[in-house]
Formats: sequence, C-alpha cells, structure tokens
Amino acid sequence: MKNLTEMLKGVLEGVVLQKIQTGETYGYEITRYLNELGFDDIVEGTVYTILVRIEKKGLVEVEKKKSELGPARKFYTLNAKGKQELNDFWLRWSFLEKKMNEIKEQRDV
Amino acid sequence: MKNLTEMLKGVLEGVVLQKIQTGETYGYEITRYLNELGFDDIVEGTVYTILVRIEKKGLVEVEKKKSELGPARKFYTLNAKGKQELNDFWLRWSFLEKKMNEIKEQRDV
DNA sequence: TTTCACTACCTCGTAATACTATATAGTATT
DNA sequence: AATACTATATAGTATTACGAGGTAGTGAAA
Repeated sequence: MKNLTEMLKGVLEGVVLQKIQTGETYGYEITRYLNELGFDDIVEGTVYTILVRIEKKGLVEVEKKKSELGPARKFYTLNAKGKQELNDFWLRWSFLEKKMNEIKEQRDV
Repeated sequence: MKNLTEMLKGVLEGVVLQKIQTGETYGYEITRYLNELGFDDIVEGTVYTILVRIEKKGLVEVEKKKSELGPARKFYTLNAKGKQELNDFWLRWSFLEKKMNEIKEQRDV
C-alpha cells in the first residue's frame, strides 16, 4: 500500500508493542512479521527506531541471547508499564476507528 | 481522547477532505464540526494548516464570501483531483483498518 | 580462502504532520 | 468602551517514519 507512511504514525509503535506482547521477539523478526502482514515498505531502520524509543520510555525488558544463525538477538518483553501503554493504545485506536466510521458514512449521503 | 495527536497524522487531512465533499464549508466551521464529533483538542490553527496544504496540492477550489456574523469566509469545494485523493485516502484507511483488526485479534490469544 | 547470502543490530539526517502560541480583524452585545 | 464570538493566518516546535548507510556473525558456494 502506497502513501501509508503518515497514517502509520502513532500506530506502528502500538503494533510493535502488540507483537512483543504476543511473545518474546526481536527487531529482525518484527520487521519480517510486518512485511508478511502486508506492510511491505517497513524496513529494519524503522523498527529499530521504535525499539530504542520504547526501551527509553521504559515499556520493555531487554535480554540478549545468542543465535545459531548470526549475531546475538535482543529479545524484548513487555513490562507492566508496557502493557498499560498497549492497552491505552487500543483504546485510542478504537476511538479513532469509531469516529472514522461515523465520518465514512457521510461518504455517499 | 488524550494522546491522539500522532494517530491523527495522515488521517486528519482525509477527514477534512471528506467534510468538504459533504458540502461547501470553511475553516471555522470545520473546526467546530471536528470538536462536536469528539476531536476536542483540534484547534483552528491545525485546520488552517491543512486547508493551506490541500489548496497548495490543488485539491480544492476556494471562494471568498461575506459573512453576516464576522469577517469573510473562505469556502472550499473539492475538485476532481481532490475527489481522487479522498478516494485514495479511504482505500488507505480501509487497508489499515483491516490490518489492525488482524493484529488486534492476537490480543487475547 | 574468499566471496556471497542471510541474519542481526545501530544511527544520522530528512520530510511530513499536528500542535502551540500569537496576531489580526469584523460583528454584535453589554 | 469592553467583551464575546466569528473568522483567518503563520512562525516555530515536537514527534514520528523513513532513507541511506554502516557493523558484524554464520554458513555455503566459488
């Protein structure tokens, strides 16, 4: 999907938090997940930026583990604050989704 | 709704375009509309920057008309390019909404 | 053994966008 | 005269995703 960049602002971080909550994961894997999901244009740089940010915000715990395939991986897990933030994120999303549907209905009026 | 700012990026412009398509309107009225809809924190400055932007992009026609209540109003209407852009906007939104629902379903898995 | 592919992380600079704050001005009411 | 409401405008700021590049480990092919 083209021109999605601006629409992803304020959304992508929540998606990453959700992915982490679903199960311990790391940057490279998150990028692959997003690409497979259909967010083709999301590159590693974008994901790492988000990971640095959520770590600075204190939303995650980080653990470095060796990989058999390459360099060590940095695994992320949500802490209490991260779970709270994820919950708030979905509340924001639901609000927006509801409002957008109200607006959308005027489309063919 | 708090902390909605980032999530509105890439969305608000589309909402404004939709409002204009629904019927000839102007900045002050658009701001009131958004506030009534539940986007309480959106102020006039935000709307006017969007209006300047979509005019520069050539998505709208502008007509100045006198008002009985105050200074003259600048009325906006969508042109062909604006209608195309609005259509593209809803396609982007639908894509994102669909993907977000897929992601959201993992929440309680 | 060296070259390539894949895995994996990191960071600087840029563009786009919403918001803050402030200014200007017309009309009506008190 | 002062206030409230209507109405437009813009310069500066913060946040965010992205582009472009760099570093490094492992294993397979050349």
